Amino acid sequence: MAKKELSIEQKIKYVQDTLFVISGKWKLPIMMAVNNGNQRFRDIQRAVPNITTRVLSKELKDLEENRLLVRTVYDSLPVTITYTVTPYCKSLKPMVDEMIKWGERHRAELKKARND
Amino acid sequence: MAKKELSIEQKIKYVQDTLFVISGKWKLPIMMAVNNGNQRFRDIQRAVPNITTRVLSKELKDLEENRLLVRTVYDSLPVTITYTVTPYCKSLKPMVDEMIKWGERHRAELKKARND
DNA sequence: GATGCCAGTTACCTAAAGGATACCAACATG
DNA sequence: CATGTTGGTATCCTTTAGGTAACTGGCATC
Repeated sequence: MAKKELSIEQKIKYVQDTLFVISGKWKLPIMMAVNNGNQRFRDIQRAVPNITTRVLSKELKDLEENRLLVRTVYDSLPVTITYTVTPYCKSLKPMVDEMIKWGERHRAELKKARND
Repeated sequence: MAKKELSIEQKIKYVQDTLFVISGKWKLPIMMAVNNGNQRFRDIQRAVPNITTRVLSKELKDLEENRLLVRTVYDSLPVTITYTVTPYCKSLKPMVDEMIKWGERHRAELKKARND
């Protein structure tokens, strides 16, 4: 089956859908931290520089609602709570990798611009 | 030379840098429209559904300042103004392509979620 | 029994993003 | 000579994102 070619309007719509889910300063960094093995609230907070508890709490709820993270309560004593990424969240990896690459090149570009 | 492995902190920083440049509802859609050949103000406005002149104007200035677009004035009669993408802007393509792909799959995921 | 860690919540505030609407001069088109 | 197009500005307004700071209850540790 031939790969369908999307119209520019469709492409824009899909990009806006994606932006809607990931945009903001914190969602991707949080998912990256959790994916990296930082699964507990304070761990995540330490892994994501400068995020406040209030914002982290709100973002975690948001990500859970959007099925990107799962919150699990273990009834150990004291109770332990972990956040883990879903497979759906992992599907963002190729995009995130491109964002990392671009961010890296962007730093270099900024340096160049300052020296112009 | 071996490909360097970035730490999670570095990766987060680069992603945040990228987010800083592209986030918001309109920047990527505008660049996509311009790249698609919609180079004049009203063309871009028509190509990007629901954007207002005020916002488009502001975003174009922003993108120009960030060296992602170039504004050219032709002194024809009447004067014609075009916006074109820079090579730097084109370097976003792999990332944008991933965002399109993800947005497409996301729609399907949402449908699935509603039927659960 | 004071202090500290965990997982948050609450109230308050500011800045930025974005939308609605009206308007403009210069030209072109019927 | 009325109407439309082009490339925007100017005002005003609402919503959202995000930051600051204080606080809580349960448990553990010194």
